[in-house]
Amino acid sequence: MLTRRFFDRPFLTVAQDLIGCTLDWGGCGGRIVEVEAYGVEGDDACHTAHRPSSREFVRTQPPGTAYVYLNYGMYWLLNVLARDGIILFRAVEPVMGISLMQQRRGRESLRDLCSGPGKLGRALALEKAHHGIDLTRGQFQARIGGVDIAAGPRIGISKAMELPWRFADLKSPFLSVRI
DNA sequence: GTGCCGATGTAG
DNA sequence: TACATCGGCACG
Repeated sequence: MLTRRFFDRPFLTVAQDLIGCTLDWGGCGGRIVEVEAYGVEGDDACHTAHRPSSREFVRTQPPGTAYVYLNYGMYWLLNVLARDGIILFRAVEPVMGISLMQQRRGRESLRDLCSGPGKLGRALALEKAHHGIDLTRGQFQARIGGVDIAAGPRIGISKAMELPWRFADLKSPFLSVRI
């Protein structure tokens, strides 16, 4: 189980170490294959750069806390706080609770279930109430075995595009976009 | 495969 | 007004 100590480290380290770990969201989820890292300081693409409410949240909440918000008015995105950054979960290889996730997504294809942050939120039935919950209560299991991690530019942003802070399992067929 | 576009809520 | 998106459609 990933503890608060795991998340209370430099955010780029936490982000890469999350690849290959398991996410268990009430019996649904699987293997984390893609994340993005956002820096609380000096990252113009991070919410904290332009949103006072976000700065207040990261200032008052401990590492390992869920940071959940509504994107484009229709998709809840799952993030977790690290010591000095926010990690966005972008893709998971479905392993558990598959039939329920298929039902929530209205799709059968495993490759289409959680291959994007919006899809993942839908598959997990993520909602506003999850913002601020403690994610160090068994939702994450440590990586077993090795993984080849690739880094690349973050997806869908218009600022700080030069930062290669998207991390993914190079060999996974369950990514939102090939790296 | 590529590209366009509408749906949809809200912080600032 | 700008989004840390997605699915459906047209086109080739």
